[in-house]
Amino acid sequence: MEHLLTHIINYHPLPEAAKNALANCLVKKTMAKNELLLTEGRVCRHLYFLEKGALRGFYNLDGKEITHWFAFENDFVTSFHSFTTGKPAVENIQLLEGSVLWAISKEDITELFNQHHEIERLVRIAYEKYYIRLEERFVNAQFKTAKELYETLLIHNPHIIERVSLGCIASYLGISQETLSRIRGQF
Amino acid sequence: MEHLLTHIINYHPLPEAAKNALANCLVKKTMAKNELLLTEGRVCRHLYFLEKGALRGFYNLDGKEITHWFAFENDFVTSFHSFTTGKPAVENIQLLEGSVLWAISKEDITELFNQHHEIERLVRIAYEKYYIRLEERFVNAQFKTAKELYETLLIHNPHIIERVSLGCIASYLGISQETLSRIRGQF
DNA sequence: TGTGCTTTTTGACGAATGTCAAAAAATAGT
DNA sequence: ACTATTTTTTGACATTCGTCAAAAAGCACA
Repeated sequence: MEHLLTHIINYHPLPEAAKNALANCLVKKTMAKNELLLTEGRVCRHLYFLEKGALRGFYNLDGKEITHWFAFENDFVTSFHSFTTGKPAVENIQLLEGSVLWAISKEDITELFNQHHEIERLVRIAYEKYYIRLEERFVNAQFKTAKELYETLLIHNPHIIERVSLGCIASYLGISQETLSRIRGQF
Repeated sequence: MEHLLTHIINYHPLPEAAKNALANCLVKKTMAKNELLLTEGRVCRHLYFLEKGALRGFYNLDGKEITHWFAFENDFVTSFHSFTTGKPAVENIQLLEGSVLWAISKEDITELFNQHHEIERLVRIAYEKYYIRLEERFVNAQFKTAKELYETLLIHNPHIIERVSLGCIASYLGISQETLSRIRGQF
């Protein structure tokens, strides 16, 4: 957990009191490959920090599973829309590998925000980074060819290619499995 | 300005003191159609609230202008990446109509965050809404056909279609001008 | 009310990529 | 090690959409 906190305060340093308060709210959760952390239709009431392992968020579209994000070591994980609005999730969260997570409930984090301005600041700053990441993905998705998308992933997120199946990667990039397989064959 | 503040506190109510402090930091700015609020390569040091008018953010790709967002009445406006990181902007911000804006500098807003926890909270909540909006656009862009994208825009953002030229809308949707023109012809 | 500039439309064509179906390869479980 | 299941690859084909080029329409401003 110490290691995890070190990563969290990378976003923004926290005073000892805030750091301890946060640590006290975190509950460890260990899950096995393929298990679901969240099922479509349920409200996501927790924010998670991924200490070890890998996850994906996916939703169903015309009977196909569309993976729209991956999470790895030290990432924040939640169904963002559901967690922030309190509405049922449209997505599922699944374990791609056996993983160790630390959970914090929405109530607890709300209380932490009230007690520790610096924790809300940390989250505000984390949001900025996540927003920028999403913007980049968006720009790529809109104007790059399938091959360019794969090359970009290979350069910037090689861990995804190493740890995730081809089918998941294809839908993540917004291309068909067959196209991705053909592209990969060229390398 | 009163009207504008009403809209801002829609995200989260502010105590009088915070509201006044915010109001004192806002500087009115009036600009004409086609003027640039921000030029690519410069650092965006302000966050703006758009009281009246319309703007677009665009960047250059292979000699083409790609509009990647629009802003209308009561929207927050900035080059998000540049404003939050302090790096040079990759995008330009241009006036689509004569507009009235209220500007706040990064230094001022940072100071407001320090003085008024509730203002930082308001921004944190605003970020959540903007993030969700971007997620929705992203999912659309990735899996809808050109025609579906146009229909979605027609239903959810008709004001864009009414107030913006076809060329800008096409690049916003990630499709060519010609394709959009043909789709429109079908209605 | 012309004249020039910008935006939109139309047509012809080609390239990139999706779809369907089946084979091949890899993986997991017993 | 063998079988069943899942994942990846391959092939044939259809289709959407982009590109280039030119015409038409719309608009601004003298």
